[in-house]
Parts: sequence; C-alpha cells; structure tokens
Amino acid sequence: MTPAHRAAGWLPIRHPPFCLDLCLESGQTFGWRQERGWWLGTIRRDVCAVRQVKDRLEFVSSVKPSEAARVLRHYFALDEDHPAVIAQFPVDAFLRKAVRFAGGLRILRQDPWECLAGFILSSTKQIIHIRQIWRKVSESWGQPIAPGAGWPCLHPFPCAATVARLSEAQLRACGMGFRAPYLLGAARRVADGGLDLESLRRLPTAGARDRLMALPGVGPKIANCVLLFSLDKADAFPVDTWIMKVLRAVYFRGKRRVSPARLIGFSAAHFGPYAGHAQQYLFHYARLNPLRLAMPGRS
DNA sequence: CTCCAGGCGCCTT
DNA sequence: AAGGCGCATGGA
Repeated sequence: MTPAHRAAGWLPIRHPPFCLDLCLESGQTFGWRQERGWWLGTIRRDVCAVRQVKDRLEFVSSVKPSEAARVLRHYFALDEDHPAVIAQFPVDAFLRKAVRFAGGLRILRQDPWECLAGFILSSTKQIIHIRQIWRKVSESWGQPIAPGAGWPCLHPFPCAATVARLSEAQLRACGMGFRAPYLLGAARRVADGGLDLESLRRLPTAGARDRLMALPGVGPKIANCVLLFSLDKADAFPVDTWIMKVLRAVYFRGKRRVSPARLIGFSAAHFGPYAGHAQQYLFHYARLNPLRLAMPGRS
C-alpha cells in the first residue's frame, strides 16, 4: 500500500454491530462506490474514502482530519446506541430474522438536499440505475476533488442552488426522464427559500411530511425516505414495492385485497418509534430473499 | 420482443 | 376515498 492510501484518521465504532458495506449498499444512498477495498463518496463538499477494519472506521478526506472525523461520525451514526434501537423493535419473529440476516445495518444521517434529490430520482428505477443517474449529474456539475494525493477525483453532488440554475433539458441529458422537472422544481423551492429543509427537524413527523409532499414529484414514499434518512425521523416508514410485498406476504398472509392505506396503518401501529429502522431491515431482507419470501411456512 | 424498476400526478368512479 | 394509467429510461 502506498503512503497515499494510508488512512488519514480513524473512528472507533462504539456500539457494534456496524457494517459499512450494508449501510452503503442498502439503497439509502446512491453516491458511493467501492474501489480497492475502500468506499469512495462525498458528503456535501467533503470528499472521502472510507473502510471498515473490525470495530473502527478508517478514512481519508479532502478536509482536515478533525473536521472529517466529525462529519463521518455523524453521517454513519457512530454515536447512536444501535443495540438500544433494536431493543425497541416489537416482538416479531420475521423482523428478528431480518435483523439477524443483516447485522449492523444502520440508518445513515444524510444531507437533506442530497437525500431529497436521490429519492426524487428513485421512482420506478432500480438502485443500479439511480446510481448511474446520480453519478452523471455529479460529474456534469460537481467540481472534482480528490480525497488526498494519489486518490481519484470525485465529484460532489451539485447543491440545490446549482441544480436550480440548470434547464430541464440538461437534467434529462443525465437519463432521468420524467423526473427532470420534479428535481428542478424541488431544487428551485429549496434554493429560493420556499422550503427550508433544516427547519423540518423541528416539526413533528407528520407536519414535516406535509411540507415535503408539497414539492413536485414528492409523495408519501419519497417524503418518508427524506424524513428517515436525513431528518432524524426514526418513525417515518417508507412503503415501496418491496415493503408492500413483505407486509402482504408476512403480516396479511392469505388475505386478499388489502388496501395500501390499511398496510400503512398497520405499520404505524406495529413497528413502534423506530419503525423506519425496522423498515430498512425488512427492505433489505425482502430484496435479497425474494424466493424465500414468496414461499409459505418458512419462518 | 416484453416486463419491471425503493412513485407520483392526474383522471375517473 | 379508492383505483387505474401514463410517464422516460435501461437492464433482464
């Protein structure tokens, strides 16, 4: 290993289990890629390389180590008592199986704008495609920066003000199709102060959700993703096609014509104050075990 | 070729 | 309130 590839700093993982691979592969963020054992990605203007070695996180960053440590500790929620979160889950055999299946899967604390943009791009797209679009947008309008000497340059995702100045045609050129006017509209609302994303932290989950859903292209699912993945609303419960399959197959087995509204109502009551964290385990399990999920009587 | 993907907006009943 | 459909794009 060259000196350039030595970590500039490291962070202890104080509440294991923590699994960096699961966190970055589980479809809650779209800008990270793996290269030679390191994860390369950006958090606002902070360009970094990260890897997990047992119970610590090593990093190289374009900003000074003390600042990078602060940003990364927060982003990867290393200060969160993860076992205490799991302990708040309801007594539920299937959920516990999903937790065992993906030990150390955490909810990251993303930048609200980047999270909003990512999930506006996500509708009826596979995760691999969302990553492609994300990268195209980043490389088209983000200034390239290297985490350190000897590292490849990465392009931060453009901020709302930058996207707001683009044209719909420029965004469509990145392959996002009908999502272009949605992303542009949301960027303008955020850039012109029509919606202050940070202020949503101070609102109750339902109120913050209403504000997000006033944005073009943002319905309940995307709003819940933004609340959960970037605004510390642990009770927000995104219901996508995979979660719909889980709920129908596991919690409403054999019943026909269960409405989405009823599934959502059940989820809110059943999964508790950390429903969103439970959702991420269910989502990941369903996505990687579609066959087992479809098979009856295998719990 | 067809089908579907971490949905949403709009249009019918 | 609840259900159906079109929307861009790309990979299986």
